[in-house]
Amino acid sequence: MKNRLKVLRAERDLTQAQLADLLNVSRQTINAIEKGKFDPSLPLAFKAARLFGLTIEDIFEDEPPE
Amino acid sequence: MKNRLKVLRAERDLTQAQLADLLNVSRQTINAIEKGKFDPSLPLAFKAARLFGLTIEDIFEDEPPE
DNA sequence: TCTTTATGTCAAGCAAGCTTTACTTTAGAG
DNA sequence: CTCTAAAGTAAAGCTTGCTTGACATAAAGA
Repeated sequence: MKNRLKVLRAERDLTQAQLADLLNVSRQTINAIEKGKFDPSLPLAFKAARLFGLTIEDIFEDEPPE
Repeated sequence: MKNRLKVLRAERDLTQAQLADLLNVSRQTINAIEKGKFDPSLPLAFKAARLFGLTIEDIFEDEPPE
């Protein structure tokens, strides 16, 4: 699942570690999500959306319905 | 995390088993999510939103930021 | 009453999300 | 070139999402 975390971080001048702190997860988790290694949980997606003032759909891109 | 799955199901006259089939998960998974036993994964939340023609935020209610 | 359908629940097990620790690579500042 | 901050990566382990199989309960119809 694609996401815009890297761009949103850049816009706010945040490092992966700083974003991780703001979301109460580890730096490796942010890195893994940005690199597409796995999808965030729904609660984490909500936290990120709230932090950036966006919807989940604004940040994460769903796969097409095949 | 609260959700409106039960109501959305009722509006469309679907059983838990039918919804489970439409979302490619087990009936027990739908039941557990409706009963609040655990949160769906982000991909499953997207599938449900797409199925009902709603956003994730329309269906699932985030916890307050404490 | 008997049967069927929908829902609820439990247990065991596999898969995915996330953690800590630690090491490597990249890129910019000096 | 050297130093440092940021990013990338990997292993081991815990927690959560989801599975199958099984059984229990409630409601409704024949």
